[in-house]
Amino acid sequence: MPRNEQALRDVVEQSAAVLTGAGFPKMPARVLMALMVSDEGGLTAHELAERLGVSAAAISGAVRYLQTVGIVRRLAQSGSRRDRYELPEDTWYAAMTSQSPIYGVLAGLAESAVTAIDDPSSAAGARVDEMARFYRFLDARLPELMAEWEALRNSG
Amino acid sequence: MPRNEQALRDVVEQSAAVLTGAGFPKMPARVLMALMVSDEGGLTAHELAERLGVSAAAISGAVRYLQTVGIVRRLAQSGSRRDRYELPEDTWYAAMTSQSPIYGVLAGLAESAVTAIDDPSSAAGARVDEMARFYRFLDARLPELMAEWEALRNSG
DNA sequence: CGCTCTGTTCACAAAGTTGTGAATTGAATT
DNA sequence: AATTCAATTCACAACTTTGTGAACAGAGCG
Repeated sequence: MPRNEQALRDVVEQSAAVLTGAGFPKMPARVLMALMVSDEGGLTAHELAERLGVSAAAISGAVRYLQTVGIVRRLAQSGSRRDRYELPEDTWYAAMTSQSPIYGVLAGLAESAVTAIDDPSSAAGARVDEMARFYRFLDARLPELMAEWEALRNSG
Repeated sequence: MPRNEQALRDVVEQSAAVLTGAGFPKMPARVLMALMVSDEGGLTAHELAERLGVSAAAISGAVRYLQTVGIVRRLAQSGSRRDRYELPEDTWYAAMTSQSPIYGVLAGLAESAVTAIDDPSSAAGARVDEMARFYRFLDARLPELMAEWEALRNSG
């Protein structure tokens, strides 16, 4: 029974809902998941609009977002004037996790809070210092975790 | 120069903005950061409302959210009828990262997509299978990463 | 050179969020 | 039991977000 399309549509919508719950914008999430389960190497804006039941304008906005965060690649097709959107072969998940410098930024902010408090023995000083070290830890370890995944992926 | 209050207010707002950008709701983020930099062991709803310049109702909604996700603890005070809200000594950052089963859920959804596609050799089958394995990887490794942090925190 | 098809942009409308003020509930103190 | 203060809840208003339809721009083909 190849390609249970109904089940795939459900997966697309449910996964998009989970991502949305995690703060990811809705339409980009739907487009991302539609691309994930597409059998072709990519979909055109028209196909995306059709499958998701939304307007071309909505697709335009969503793919622009996805491009800026590096999750989607736009590819002109020879033979058709429709562009194709596809997921980078092996980097989209990296983009979804370690792409943003958010942990480093939070670490930096916490470090300036430590300076502003200027009393390491106080409860606030200790608390904020721990926050700073925690985000520095994440900032350092997450790239390593992604490297670990890369290695695992390439081996087995 | 102990406690540069203006700088701390800035850190609170900027950190809250970063968290908000990452999908965290705004008022809970502001309350969280206000508690982070508070010198006392916790703040009352009234104090929070005062420092953030918002109504008691807004605080009520924010702390309810923070409680449900385990980031904040409510503590009745003897001597006053005002409750105090404080951050768990050592678990709030864990709650912020590994708290939700989101990665496991996404892995499960991707796995059902693999089933629905039912053709491991197809592009879509391979792509979705990789998504499934990636989120399983995160689901397994993130708790380990948190354990690593715990160990680091307790040692040095 | 103009036609057609693709994608973008703009103003607007629909929908959902978020915080407020007022009323209500609840608990502690007298 | 009554009073008083804290916290919650509710309806509403302000704001933001999100997607639509229509106009626009631009590339390639005839």
